[in-house]
Amino acid sequence: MPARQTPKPRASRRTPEARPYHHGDLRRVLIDAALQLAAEGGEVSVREAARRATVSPGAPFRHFPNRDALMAAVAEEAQRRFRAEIDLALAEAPTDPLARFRAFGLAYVRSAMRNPAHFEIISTGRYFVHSSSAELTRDNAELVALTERMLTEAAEQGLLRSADLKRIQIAGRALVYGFARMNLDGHFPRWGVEEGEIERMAEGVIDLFIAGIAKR
Amino acid sequence: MPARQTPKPRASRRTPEARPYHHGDLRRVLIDAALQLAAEGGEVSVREAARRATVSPGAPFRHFPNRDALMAAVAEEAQRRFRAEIDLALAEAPTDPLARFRAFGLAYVRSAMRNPAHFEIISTGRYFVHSSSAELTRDNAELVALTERMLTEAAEQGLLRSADLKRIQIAGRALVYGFARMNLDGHFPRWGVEEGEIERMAEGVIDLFIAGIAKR
DNA sequence: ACCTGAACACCGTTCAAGT
DNA sequence: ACCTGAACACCGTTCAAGT
Repeated sequence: MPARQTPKPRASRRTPEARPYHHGDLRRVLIDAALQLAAEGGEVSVREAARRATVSPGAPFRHFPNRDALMAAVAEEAQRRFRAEIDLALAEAPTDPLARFRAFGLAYVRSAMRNPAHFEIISTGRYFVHSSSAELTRDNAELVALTERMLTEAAEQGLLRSADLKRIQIAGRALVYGFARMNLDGHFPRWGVEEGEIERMAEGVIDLFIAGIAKR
Repeated sequence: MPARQTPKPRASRRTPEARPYHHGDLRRVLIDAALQLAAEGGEVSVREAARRATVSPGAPFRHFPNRDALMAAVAEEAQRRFRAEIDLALAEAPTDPLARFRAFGLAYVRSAMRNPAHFEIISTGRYFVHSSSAELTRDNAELVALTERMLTEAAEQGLLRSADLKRIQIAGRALVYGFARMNLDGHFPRWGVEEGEIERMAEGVIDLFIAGIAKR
């Protein structure tokens, strides 16, 4: 190979055609691409994310040790968005602890239904080890503590039939998680719940649950 | 290549070393291999199932048009086993409709916990299109009808607070499905429920739910 | 009729080489 | 310091050829 003497004129650095060799923030771009891939309903592949970021197949591995690490980063971003929606709903909720419990459950289900693919990445243990993300672990602990406080308050105000708060907490969790997953996993048609009915049904089952635990 | 004149003596057909060219029931063997792969916690791959059946990578496609079809067959088999467990539990249950509802829910959760990987294959929409299996569709419809009858009976006997049976049915379903999935998806540690506590908690949440819907 | 084995287009991941 | 591009071991799927 002859030594290059006259390098072929490169396009000016300012023209858009001149893709810079160094990406601005490839990590960020890969996470966004993966988030989009998931939202489009397909499998998230590292190679496809790389393609969308117009980098080579090996490039992502300079930013993530493996696919799981990318998925964990995706889950963290998705979790932040869900969390923001829930915090917003709680900010608008009344002060009555059972009303807040209701608002919390409804906001959870609605967020999950608004973006099922992102909900799945966060929820399922398949894509990465949840506990390996400090952010997800901390965020989850906050939500657990939040529901605990609501129930404790409700009990203190004599609003509950039972004193077994943990049981109520887990049952409530299972209810909303199960509802969100029935939606995600496509169970509702089989159970005679039509598309347009799901939203009202979410309210219905949460109200039923709260009526069941409330002293009357 | 010279024409073969003296074929090398083949082992007698009865010796186990003589793997027959035609498999006895490859379809069956592939399903069992896939069931085992899932139970071992790994991904189910057609190639690995073929390896376990000691056939070539292409052989499975003589029995299943694609991977999804194999997964559907696996789900059908897993569903039959779950169904058998549930029927057994119901046969031993008392005649009181709410007691039967409770027994049903508990049997469901227990079956799911006894074999999480098989439970997931049946439940998740990821592996194949559920409605494309007539057997799964029929079986599911039977379970839906079964819970419907229990609740109708309970209502007729004046055992329920609310007359909205569909809402109760969906809530109950979401509860047990959510509980089973929390287990499968590894949520219980984060929610402070320890391994040895899960079984009792399952009873606890179902009892809580039934107490909530029952007239008292 | 059923199975083999090579082939193809994918995937995750590694690594020398380039900028 | 970051990215390319070839390479490797996987995967699902197809198909001519064998039995």
